[in-house]
Amino acid sequence: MVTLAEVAQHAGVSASTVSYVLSGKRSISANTRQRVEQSIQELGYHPNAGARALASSRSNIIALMVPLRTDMYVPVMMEIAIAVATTARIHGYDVLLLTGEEGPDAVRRVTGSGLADAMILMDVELDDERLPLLRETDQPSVLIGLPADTSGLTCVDLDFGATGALCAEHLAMLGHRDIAVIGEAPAVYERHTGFAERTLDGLRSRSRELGLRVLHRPCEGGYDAMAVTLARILDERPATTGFVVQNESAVEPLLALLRQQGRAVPEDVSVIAICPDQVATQASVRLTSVAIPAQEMGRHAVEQLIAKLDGHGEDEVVLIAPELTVRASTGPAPSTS
Amino acid sequence: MVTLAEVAQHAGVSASTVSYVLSGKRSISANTRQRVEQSIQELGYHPNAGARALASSRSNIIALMVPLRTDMYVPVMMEIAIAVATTARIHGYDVLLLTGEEGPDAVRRVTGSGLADAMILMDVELDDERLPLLRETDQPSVLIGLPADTSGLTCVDLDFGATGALCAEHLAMLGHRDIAVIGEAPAVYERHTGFAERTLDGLRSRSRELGLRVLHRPCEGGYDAMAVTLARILDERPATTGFVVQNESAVEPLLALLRQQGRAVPEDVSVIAICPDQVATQASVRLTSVAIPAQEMGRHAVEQLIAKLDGHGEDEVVLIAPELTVRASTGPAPSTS
DNA sequence: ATAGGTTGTCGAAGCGCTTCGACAGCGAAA
DNA sequence: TTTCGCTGTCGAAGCGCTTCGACAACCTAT
Repeated sequence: MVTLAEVAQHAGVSASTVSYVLSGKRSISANTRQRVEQSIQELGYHPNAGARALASSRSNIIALMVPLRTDMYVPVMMEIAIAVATTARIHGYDVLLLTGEEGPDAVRRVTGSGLADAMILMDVELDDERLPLLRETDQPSVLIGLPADTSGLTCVDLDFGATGALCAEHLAMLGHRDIAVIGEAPAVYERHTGFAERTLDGLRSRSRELGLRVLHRPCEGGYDAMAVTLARILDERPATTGFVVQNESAVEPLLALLRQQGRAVPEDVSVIAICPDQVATQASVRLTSVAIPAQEMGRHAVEQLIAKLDGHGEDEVVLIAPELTVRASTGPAPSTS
Repeated sequence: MVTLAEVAQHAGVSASTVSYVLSGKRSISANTRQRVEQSIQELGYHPNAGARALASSRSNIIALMVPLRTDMYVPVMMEIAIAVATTARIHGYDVLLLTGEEGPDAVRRVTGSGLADAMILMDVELDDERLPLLRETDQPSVLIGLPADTSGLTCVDLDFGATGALCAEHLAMLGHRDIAVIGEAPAVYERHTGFAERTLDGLRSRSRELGLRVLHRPCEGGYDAMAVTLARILDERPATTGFVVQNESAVEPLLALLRQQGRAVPEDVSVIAICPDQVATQASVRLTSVAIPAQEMGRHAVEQLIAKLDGHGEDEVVLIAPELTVRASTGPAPSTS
């Protein structure tokens, strides 16, 4: 393995000079710089990460804690993770992948050992066990998701409240009066991740203003669960003409069931999905949807973190504004006459 | 930050003794060990990762290179990644997440800098650019996937050849004579990842032995693409009664289309999917499927790697035997009489 | 010509750990 | 009793890098 010292010798300068060429923290004559860079090339030198971390107490690594369970939005998680990794590399950081499994211990371990300079947490619960630790430590962190108390924390998330409101507005505008929300699996609510509730709150309060009647039903993914849920909804509110679906794996079953029952989309009923664009465009009906901006969330989180690591950067809650894209699954409410 | 030296002082022993307690590389009296462990507890000591890496030239990190693109099997990739992270932690390793984006440079960077002790590559192409580098370096690595030339490499993958054969056998046994394979998107074939071809080869050669007629059509995911593909298939081979689907995002569209055309599953046509169990059980028909054992692949890869890091462990190709689970989407071929 | 400020380079210290060789203390074998 | 071999502990060296202070060499303003 090639070391700094060898590069220095090869270039006929001191080790510290090579270090300064690499870091740019002191000015170096063009001549020297060039000689050093050439030696680096020729010898194929790569700085040793451990030595660097030890000497500078900076690892240039960002830890990313992803949820262990895969009962929900896996593609979104993956997309966020990849966006985080890509953005981090642009800024010269690598990404350490932690699973939620270890819980708070992972936070202790990483901050304690200097393995990473900062961390990003996904799948944050309203009253997450890891938050007190993050508030104590002086290691920067960013949450993807919104806990109950955000004081002293930096968070990035889609504005789910506005998302719910947006869905209500769109359906109201089209003349729908009775709408149903197909929510996440009950387990998601029990886990208190918050985003499902926020969507619902936003949707309900806007619906109240607009005079919509709302029925909310959680729903496991899959065909069978969706069949039961749909039957219940139509039983209780036969006049329902608008659906908002927040559970990705309930979308296709819902469309199939509606088709089967002879309810045309969008002529008889309208459907809005809250899901990644890819899902919306690949469904059997091109879905009007509010996108979950996974890439943007990942990129944002990293950029906030880098800002903090560089000294500027405040604690702040960034809520990304939702965007509703109209496709082929929503239309005017059927006339009741 | 608490250091080894502070722990040593607190426990009234030398630094090296603390180190030996931690590593267990020399015998320590029960008494001393206990005092040291208590000091570690009380002070909340965590060894500094950088210092450790520098002194021991072991980072205790495994690099995992995931594909950047998300046009294919994202949930599988995620599941593998999580299995890798979980298994690695069990063995005391952390996982560094690299995207395929950097390509061979990432391999150079990681091996050169000692950032990681070993690496796992996913989404390996038949003639992957990264392979020569892996063969040169003495850093252990494991591939998930199978390149054309596996000499000097360790690989883990599902036995896709056997998977194809298994599908053919199951359909033949049920009396089907004309079968169609709905393959991955054309881009997947162009990329030469191999697994799709291997499936097809296995299926074709077994079909020949069993007297099945096979039609193969690649297919982008989604409803529209599937509609076109299905129409072409039924046009060319109206007698087709068996389908093997290897593209996850074509599964649900296919079922919807068949339903729409009045072809009952499994009475009129049988469908086998090659996909994770979760997809198979959540589809609108519970699908007979060959599972993609993502977790097992991830776990296996890590264990191979650890064995290599520990000195035992050979270069070896591990092909996981496929398992076909019969569910509700396959049945006897309709009688032709 | 001299004082003061820049610019470019170097040497040395030190980051926190692992590991090697040394060695004190002790019981077992001679 | 002496010798040998353990066992348990310590001190010191060193891993490869960053960074601080020092200091020539030069330029500019006096």
